[in-house]
Amino acid sequence: MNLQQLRYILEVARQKLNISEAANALFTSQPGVSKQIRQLEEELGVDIFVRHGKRLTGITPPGQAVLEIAARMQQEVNNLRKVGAEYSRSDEGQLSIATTHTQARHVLPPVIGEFLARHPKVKLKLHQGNPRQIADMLLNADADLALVGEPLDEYEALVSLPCHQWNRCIVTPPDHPLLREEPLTLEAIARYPLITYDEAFSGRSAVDRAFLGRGLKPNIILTALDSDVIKTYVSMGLGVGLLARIAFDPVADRRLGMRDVAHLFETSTTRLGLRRHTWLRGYEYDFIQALSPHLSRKVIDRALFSAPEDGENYSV
Amino acid sequence: MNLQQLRYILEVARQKLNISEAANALFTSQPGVSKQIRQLEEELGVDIFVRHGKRLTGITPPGQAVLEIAARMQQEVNNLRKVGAEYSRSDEGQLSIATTHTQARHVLPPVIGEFLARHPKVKLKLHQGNPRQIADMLLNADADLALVGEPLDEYEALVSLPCHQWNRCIVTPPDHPLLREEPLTLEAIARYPLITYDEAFSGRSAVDRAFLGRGLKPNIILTALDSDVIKTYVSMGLGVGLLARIAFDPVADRRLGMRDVAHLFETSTTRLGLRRHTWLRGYEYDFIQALSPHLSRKVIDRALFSAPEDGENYSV
DNA sequence: GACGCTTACGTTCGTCGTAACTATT
DNA sequence: AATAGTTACGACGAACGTAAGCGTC
Repeated sequence: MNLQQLRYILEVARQKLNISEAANALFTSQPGVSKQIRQLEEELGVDIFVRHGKRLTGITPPGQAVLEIAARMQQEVNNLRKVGAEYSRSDEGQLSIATTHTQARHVLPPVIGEFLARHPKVKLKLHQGNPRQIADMLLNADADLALVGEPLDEYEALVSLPCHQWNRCIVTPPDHPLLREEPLTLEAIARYPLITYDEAFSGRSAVDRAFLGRGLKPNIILTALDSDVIKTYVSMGLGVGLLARIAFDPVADRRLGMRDVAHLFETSTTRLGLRRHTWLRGYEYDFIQALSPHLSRKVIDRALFSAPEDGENYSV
Repeated sequence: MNLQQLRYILEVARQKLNISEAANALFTSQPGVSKQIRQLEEELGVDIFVRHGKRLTGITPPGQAVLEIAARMQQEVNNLRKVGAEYSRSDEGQLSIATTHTQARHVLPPVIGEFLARHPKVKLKLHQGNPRQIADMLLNADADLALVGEPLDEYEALVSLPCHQWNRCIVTPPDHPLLREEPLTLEAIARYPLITYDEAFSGRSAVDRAFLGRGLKPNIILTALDSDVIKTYVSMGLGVGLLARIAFDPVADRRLGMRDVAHLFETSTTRLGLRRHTWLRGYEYDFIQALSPHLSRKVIDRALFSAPEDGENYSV
């Protein structure tokens, strides 16, 4: 048994059971991968993959267990490398963040500014995507941490911690009647065509719940992943924008009207997402604390090494 | 990096930083171990061991972190092998139990009898020792599970689950005055020379606490690890034995007097000990449940994969 | 017939053990 | 002087890549 073999089976599983693709992704030959996998299966005494003739068509029950363990071991290999890097070149490294547009555009800038000043040798990478893509990036270790709008409970290998709370505002063209409406109610807003975030997005479900709770059916004419896109269409007069309060900038958006509507919607929580059992670099703890001061090293470690809340456990 | 290197550094750490001893234990040459360790250190970019000239004299801070991760990985390697064995030869295997004399002699026999009938191909190994030795056997994977009288909280890598509760009796030579003493009190018992378990033992602290609580200073003339030894000395007339109620067998010990003293001492709890993050064989779950029916697979898994209660975490 | 896994084989690289060397106690 | 770790080197074995073979789709 060796680490290579574990990398191979994980990559094959990730590449939908295609050994050739896996060999490709691993920059090695296909027969090599094939052989190593058979050797591992032989050593363990069980088949990991189901074979129909010469094709892989599935994962056996023991294979499932083996893959889970192998994934944890791969994680630990990463941790070892991180330990090495942390102690030999503690100020250098890379930090890969997966997040949504709103966070990247309106929340992260000051955090990143401060971070880069303190850690000039760390290379930052920002990945954008929808919540689903963000979770995948974390799982595949394409991202070290994520900033999302919802708990990541569905993914057993991930953990999420509350970061900050936020609420919404409406943006309108200048001199829009809603700007003078008193009191401002959901009913009033629902009278106008709305432009807001895509359904895939976190905060969106709170919006739907609020309207539904009053028996209202808002006319959402356009959804987007991106606050800037929403504002653009609002300024074209297509409707009223409903977006994160933080996404409105009084200076840049001085040609739009804005009203806070925090009293109409439940607050939403931005969460920090991490892979469980990850060994974090010193600057990663730093970044997280810059993001949200209550997330101390202790709090983070506790979350990383706690048990999953419920549901399936690691074992089979 | 490979698994061999991780085995090597772990063995060196275990052998008190003596590479030659480690090579011996690993059935390989000393230069080979030396070289592999240097290669690993080179790859990670940090020293794992502190060297004074050519001797290893300590573990560096990154080395500490590396060793912890390596230990977890070695655990996972075991888990992989177990998965293989479970699915390829689910009825065969080995079960190594570390426990104290009392458990081995009086609690385990019926459990083991039932177990062997259900799993005739499993080889059982019983290891005896004091609690300290038992914990070490678990940690070194010399034992798969342990039965001890106290929580294993001090060992971060271990977890313990309550198994059963027990209390004590006194045994005396026939016609001893204590057999007729009413009511039977601690004061009465303390008037006689006592023979009981060694201090290293679990239940022993409850005994000391009980006497101390009444301001009594019992005259403990002899301690032993073994109920049979205690009974032998009692039958020689050397004193009164204080031992686990379950260790008295009315038939075999018919030439001794016995009185239950559960009302005088707090109950003690026998606990099942396991290494965290261990993948258990099907028959291991079976054995544990035969030992204590409430320890279902679910309960066990929850304990195995929960976070340590407090104190240091895995990270550095 | 195209795609995909396995077998076969020669080359290359890594690992192992012995022996010689060097440093510490 | 004895013990312990490193360096050097030749032998063995494992892994890799190419090429050919065989099963599915």
